[in-house]
Amino acid sequence: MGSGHIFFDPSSCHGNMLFLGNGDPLFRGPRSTMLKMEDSSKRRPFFSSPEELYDEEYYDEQSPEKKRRLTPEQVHLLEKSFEAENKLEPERKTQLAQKLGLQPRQVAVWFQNRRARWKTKQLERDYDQLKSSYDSLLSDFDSIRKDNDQLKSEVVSLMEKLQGKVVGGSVVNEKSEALEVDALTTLQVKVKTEDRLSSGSGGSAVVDEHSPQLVDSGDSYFHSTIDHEEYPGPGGCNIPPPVDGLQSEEDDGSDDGSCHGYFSNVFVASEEHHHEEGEEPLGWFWS
DNA sequence: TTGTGTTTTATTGCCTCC
DNA sequence: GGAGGCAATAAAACACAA
Repeated sequence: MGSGHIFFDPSSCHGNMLFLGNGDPLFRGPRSTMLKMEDSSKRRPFFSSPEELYDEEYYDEQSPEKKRRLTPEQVHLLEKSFEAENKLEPERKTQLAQKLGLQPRQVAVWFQNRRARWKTKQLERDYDQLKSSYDSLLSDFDSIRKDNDQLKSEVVSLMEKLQGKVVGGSVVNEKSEALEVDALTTLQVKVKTEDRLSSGSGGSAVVDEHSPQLVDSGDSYFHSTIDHEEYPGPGGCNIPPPVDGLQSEEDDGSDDGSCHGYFSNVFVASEEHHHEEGEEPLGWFWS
């Protein structure tokens, strides 16, 4: 361990000038042209196979300063360390460097690059989660919209029946008329309530049932980079902070304090989606 | 074998924090 | 002002298809 094939001159810009262990300059260019000016017979790639990596004789003949790719063992240990804590305190950096036979700077760079890779992956995961959540909500929205259509026609037909009775001059006493109006009002309230997808403090059944992935799992990039204190969910719900480009509504206080308000952005998107198709947005029913 | 895309290692410059 | 973090980037190593 601790030996490789090439090392770099830290003073050179971007490390473009490379040196072999004996100090001979090396041209750095396209992979196939990475040749020492003379004597390429002893030159080896950073590594060719895992077997070669553990070939002590192979490493022994190398100068300890040479730069090379990290061995699987080194990477494994670094990965384990990263899993435990993705930030590196100076003490741990030194310890790891000693353990791995690397420069502390190399360990720091590895952690930095590893954090960047993790972040990229996390953004991909977050995107996938948000997308599937959106798709699921959209499909629920469509089915609820169909239910609403059906209920709407029910109301219309009941209205017509009621009007027919009144206009037809049938014998309707005050009490029975009031009862029918009450029934209609109840039906309207019921439809209205379902239309809004939620009631009270329980939040949306749709959201609860189909969007568990939006519940803070603690490993989202967004969660980790944005302070939860700054993005509490409405009504004290434990939900992730708004995602740029999706959360377009301000909490204007009109929300009833339940969780569903947080997802209104999704419905806004749904509405826009239906608008594009020439359909009516959510909330068209009672307007 | 070669061209091309991806991954890994490293640098630079800027920013923030103490 | 120095240390450390991050984004952007370079370039070699690597993988793989044609």
